[in-house]
Amino acid sequence: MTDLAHPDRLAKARAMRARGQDPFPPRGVVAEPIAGLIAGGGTVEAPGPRVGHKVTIAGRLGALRDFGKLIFAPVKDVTGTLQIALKRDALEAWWPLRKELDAGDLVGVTGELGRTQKGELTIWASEIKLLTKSYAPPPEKWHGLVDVEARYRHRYVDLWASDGVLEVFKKRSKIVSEVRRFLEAQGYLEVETPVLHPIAGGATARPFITHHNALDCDFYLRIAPELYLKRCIVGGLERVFEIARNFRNEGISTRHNPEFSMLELYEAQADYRRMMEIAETLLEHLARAVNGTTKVTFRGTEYDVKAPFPRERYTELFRRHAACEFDDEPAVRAKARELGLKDPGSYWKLMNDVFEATVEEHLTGPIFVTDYPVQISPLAKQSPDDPRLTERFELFIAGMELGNAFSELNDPEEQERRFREQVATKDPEAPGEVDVDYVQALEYGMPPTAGLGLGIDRIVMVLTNQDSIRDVLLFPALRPIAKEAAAQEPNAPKAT
RNA sequence: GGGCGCGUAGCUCAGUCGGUAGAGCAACUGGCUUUUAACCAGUAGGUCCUAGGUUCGAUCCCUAGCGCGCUCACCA
Repeated sequence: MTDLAHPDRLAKARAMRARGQDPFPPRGVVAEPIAGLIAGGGTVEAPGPRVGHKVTIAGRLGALRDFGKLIFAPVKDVTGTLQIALKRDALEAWWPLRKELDAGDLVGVTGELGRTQKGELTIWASEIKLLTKSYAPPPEKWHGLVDVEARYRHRYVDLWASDGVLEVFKKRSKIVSEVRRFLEAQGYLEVETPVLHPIAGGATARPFITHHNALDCDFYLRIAPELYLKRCIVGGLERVFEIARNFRNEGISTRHNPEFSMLELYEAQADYRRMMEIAETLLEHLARAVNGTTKVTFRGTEYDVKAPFPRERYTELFRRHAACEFDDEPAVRAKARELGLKDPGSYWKLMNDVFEATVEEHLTGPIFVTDYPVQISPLAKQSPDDPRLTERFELFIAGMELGNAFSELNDPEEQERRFREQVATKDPEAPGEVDVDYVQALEYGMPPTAGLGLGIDRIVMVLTNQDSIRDVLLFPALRPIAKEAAAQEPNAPKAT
């Protein structure tokens, strides 16, 4: 047991056992969802119990309001919260045991649905059963858990003790489910591709490294599923998607978690314009499904995610906000100096830094930025009317990148050349070697294909108005508690 | 990794111009049959993040460390 287990609560459980009652009984009760009772509650008139309308609910007990011979308390299940009333004259046999009940206990309650004098829908209990004793007292009743660290570390408390948290994760679940429905309706197959990669490709990011004992070799946790999904297209699957957990060994921020979920989809015979259509209609669909409207408020600003979204060319935006041409190296370098940017080593990275410093703040969105330079798009197909550019776009809302898509490069020779260029940079974020197997896949022939990646976590952030990615992840990455620190951490369960 | 801020009761927070701490809620005892932050009376609860230093004396000042948040950099 940890320090969190309260002596009084342990004593109550012991007393129950001494009488032959199990504080952790083996079965629950058959219960109705509370939301359904609330929805049907309009027909219940005030006040007092409505005879002959017995219902059973199961959930977590909130703060008890004890009037001596009458106790009110809220009970919460995953669908909602409903008040129960425990009256002495309705519970004569149980009444002497009422002090064994604590806030946080899990209970099953049966009784008649009615109202109180104040008109609140209430179950007037004829039976109450402890389903699980809660040894650890819940957080203070009206602040809930406000210490952010405690909220993330003890999400199992935060979910029911803090307002709105459950709602966010229900919406997240709905979003993921609607993504599947939307794509399956368009003939997409959901596939699962490896997380353990021999070469970390498909994006530029530092990977996590792990080791396989039997094979005695290192693997990388995937930084993107891209190259495997395109192998699926070569294999003839034509329309595939994966909701992929990706892992990137980089900084943690309000927009970045070391593991995050990305929707990636690939469609044969499509180009990047088709991907824009999917991205904007999918986002609109998700907003309607989750919020019932395409208007979303995020970080204090209202956005409308109703399709179609405006499109702007990268080169055009560059010209407008950086006041020079993207490939005018002396001018761009001068601009970079003016902005105080440090030289990242390669011109094209520097150019993109200038873009981010000058343009991104203007991308309130939703907006598609299109036609990126080829040098920063190693997997994208060149534009037929300008070989300096690619058929690529990124989707922005609130200056935050939500997605990235392009017509896929399917020329194996050109792909191999770009891989070799990347490897030659010796950039720690570039792949360490050429993915020969992927080049070989292309040699068999990948049909004209377009692909799209959307950050699921960021979409959830926007659609639920959460400022931090941590608030849309059930268990965000945190530094593990050191053994010595664990002894000091006030509300952390200690090792037993 | 850099900058800024925070760490005091189970929870939310005061406070001590340096003299070893207080409120509300939670807990416990008693009262109360319509509350919903219920109320009333009482009781108990603290290595003031850790380690050094300055000082007669440190929870307070200084240094270092640990943890967290915000922010910048890298990225999605």
